[in-house]
Amino acid sequence: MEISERKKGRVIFHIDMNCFYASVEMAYNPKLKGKPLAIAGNPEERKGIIVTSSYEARAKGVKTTMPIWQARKLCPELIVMRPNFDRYRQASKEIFKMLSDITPYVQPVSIDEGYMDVTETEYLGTPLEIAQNLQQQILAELDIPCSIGIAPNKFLAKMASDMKKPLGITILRKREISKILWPLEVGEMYGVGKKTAEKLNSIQIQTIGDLANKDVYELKQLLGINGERLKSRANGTDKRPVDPDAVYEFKSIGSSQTLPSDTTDWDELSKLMNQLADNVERRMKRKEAAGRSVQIMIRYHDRKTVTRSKKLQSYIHSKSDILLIAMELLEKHWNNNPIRLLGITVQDVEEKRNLGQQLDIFTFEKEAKKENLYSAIDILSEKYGKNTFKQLKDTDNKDSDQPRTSFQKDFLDDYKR
DNA sequence: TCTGGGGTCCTAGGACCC
DNA sequence: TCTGGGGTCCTAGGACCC
Repeated sequence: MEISERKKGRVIFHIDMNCFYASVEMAYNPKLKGKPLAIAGNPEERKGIIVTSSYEARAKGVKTTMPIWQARKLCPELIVMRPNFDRYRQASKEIFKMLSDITPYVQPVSIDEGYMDVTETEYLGTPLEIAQNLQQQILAELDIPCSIGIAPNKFLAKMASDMKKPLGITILRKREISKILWPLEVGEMYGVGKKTAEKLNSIQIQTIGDLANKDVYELKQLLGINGERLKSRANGTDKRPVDPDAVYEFKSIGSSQTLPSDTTDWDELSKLMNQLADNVERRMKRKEAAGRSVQIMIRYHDRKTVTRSKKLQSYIHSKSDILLIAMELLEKHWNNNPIRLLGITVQDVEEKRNLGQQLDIFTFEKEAKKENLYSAIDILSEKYGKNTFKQLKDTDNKDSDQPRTSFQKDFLDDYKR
């Protein structure tokens, strides 16, 4: 190999849809164009916070996560719409299809954002030409504007796509970072949130440049391993590959919901838990996945949030299994104060095809249906750990089939049917 | 009148084992 | 007598992102 043939750098795109939900709605109904539009949760229930807004709304100070009433105060003529997730998913699918037509090296990051590695696609033109064509195609076919960052790695591409909106294309070369990247506030940096920014400010780091040139040991002391990583990013180094498979490697599936109002009503709480478990089961089914850890989340009136989880001995995927563990956790850990939000998440998730015979989940259901209650409980104990349903077995009258809690009763009744 | 819901990754302490 | 050192697993919480 000749010396002049040094290894070529990568060319990475970061594509970011501009106010995605609002743009999709404007594409559906062009009369909304040019107007202050916000997509928000249900204003009747207190989930009414702004999810996305158009630039016209942002100009008036409307921001993501702001409650609707506050947004209306800033912008009385604001048009507020509920989200139509099916539309957004459909548009997203079509956008990623266009990306995949350019290269297989596409990594979706969220519904409206993704990376591409176009190092090997010179035959389609220069990176700038490819980006311009892609941006025009998405605009022409779907009427949705996007910004594209072009850089030698993911981090720089991500920072670049943020620099010109809407419909921007920004090239960020490594030799330009001291001029373009370093003057920015350190809080602008991807991976630096409010807390980290405060910590960095406390050691006289104001800009990304300050971070790039700070002693690495001091940063490690302040932020652990993250300090080292942030410093190298600030210097324009990021070796993460664009990974098209990452999207399939999910690790948890969860569902949570804020109640219409804080409550201690057990019926209401178990009804919600039932819905959440249903939701989680449905999404796990869609992904043909099973998991071996269940976590619940309880948010109280004062927004204090606790999580409690339990690791299981085998993988589960059915609603009844998820709900059983989740309800046990809730009964055990709820402090009886009014609850604002509940959540259920299944963790340690694997695709079923990777699991083989570890998924022996039907035995309990069979026994329970035959009303062999104690035999069913033995199977449960075996499966979930010795203490599950211990209370049930420990009731004074061992001959009684009466479960100790209302939930256990419902659960078993379900199976006797 | 406040502040959703979906995730990922990291840290830290305790239990347990050798 | 007065207390090791490392590794792994589990649990809970926190920071961050969209």
